[in-house]
Amino acid sequence: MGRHSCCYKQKLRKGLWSPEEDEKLMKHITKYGHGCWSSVPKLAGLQRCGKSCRLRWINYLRPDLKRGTFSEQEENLIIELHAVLGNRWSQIAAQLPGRTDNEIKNLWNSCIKKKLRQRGIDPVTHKPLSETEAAGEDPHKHHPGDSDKTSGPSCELLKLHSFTAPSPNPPPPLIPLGSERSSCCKDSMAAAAAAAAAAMKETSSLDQPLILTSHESSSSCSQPPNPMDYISLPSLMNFNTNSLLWLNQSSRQFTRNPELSCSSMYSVVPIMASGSILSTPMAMDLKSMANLSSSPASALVNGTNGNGNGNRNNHYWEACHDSSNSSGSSGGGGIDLQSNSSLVDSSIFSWSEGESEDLKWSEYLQGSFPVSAALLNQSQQQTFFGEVKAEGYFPSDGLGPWHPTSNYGKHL
DNA sequence: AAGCGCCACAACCGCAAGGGC
DNA sequence: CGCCCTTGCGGTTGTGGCGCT
Repeated sequence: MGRHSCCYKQKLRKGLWSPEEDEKLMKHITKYGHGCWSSVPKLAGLQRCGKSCRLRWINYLRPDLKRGTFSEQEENLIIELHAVLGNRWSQIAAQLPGRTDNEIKNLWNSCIKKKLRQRGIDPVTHKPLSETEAAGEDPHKHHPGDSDKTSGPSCELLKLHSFTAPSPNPPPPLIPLGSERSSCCKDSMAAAAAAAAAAMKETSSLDQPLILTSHESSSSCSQPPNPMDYISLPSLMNFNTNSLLWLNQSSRQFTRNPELSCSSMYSVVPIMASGSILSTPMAMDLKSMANLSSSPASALVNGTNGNGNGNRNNHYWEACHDSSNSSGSSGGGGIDLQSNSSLVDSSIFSWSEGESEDLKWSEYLQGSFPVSAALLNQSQQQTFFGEVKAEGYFPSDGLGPWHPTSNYGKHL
């Protein structure tokens, strides 16, 4: 794609965006949603290609973006995730609500790499530099997941995170993830596993490994079994929200809503979808919660229609931020790895097969959404969702809660 | 003050994948 | 099945600010 031929034909602008352009794009998307990106510049009156508009929206104008410097917690999480996922920035970004892949990528290249080297860690292999050098490895040769979406994660790290708990118990049952797992889903799984791995590191409630398998990884795939497919079942049920990871085969659909940050995590669908683990009460609870999906706000979920994309999402963010603030979550919204709340117990799942994308998993992982949800009874939640559409997020002038003017010149 | 290099960030570029026809 | 369009991702480049000389 790159520079579309249309960009030449129509003499489209390139380079930095002006405040006027931003405002046009912001207003347009706020009002109509983006729909088809290629038509956005035309409809918004911009001399830009759709791709450029999309990028600008995703990386800068999107109102759910968290501005400001990365917290230490966020940086650590990025390092953790990078060890597992490699340069899959979008997957990493999915774990960091309000952060974009571009932002994370830049941070990695400019800061974290340096920091790791200072600490004697090879930023590519995540091994001690001495070890890398001694092994005569070219640190740039092997990079977990780096430009190689089939490559596995750093086994060493996974060992550290997921396999350290000795298990006196016999192996648990295998739970198939499905036979048609796409690479996209695989990536999502990787992201989920990464989050789980990070969480596991913080907890010690591992009992025995649950082996989540896919036919792809075990039979048709020439790759060795992906260690990330292994997650502890007890952990899955007990230790915290990060381990509630599941796979859905329509992840691509969910990721098609760029405003819905943390998109890849949408593809990690809770157990409910498979119907294999949850107890009936939970399933019933889920069903009742699923009724919420018929609320006006939920009509916006699938996102390419109407003006609700950002709004619904934005409201989530308000909730997210509120709860994270009130709960004193450190790191400006970073993932709360200390959370031990059991969602299974508290029955505050709200997924159904039709609305799995309606929840932001990353927020869920962050622990803020469930907190919000738990604090609201169902009717309150309906009001909550109802307000989303009615009120939206943007002020009436179409500008977000922060002004993008900081971009003109150096910002942050 | 001017020149230079470094750094951080925004934006671009090229490619891959999915969906519709 | 192939073509086209669109979206999304990751690598790379361009730009402007800042600090040092």
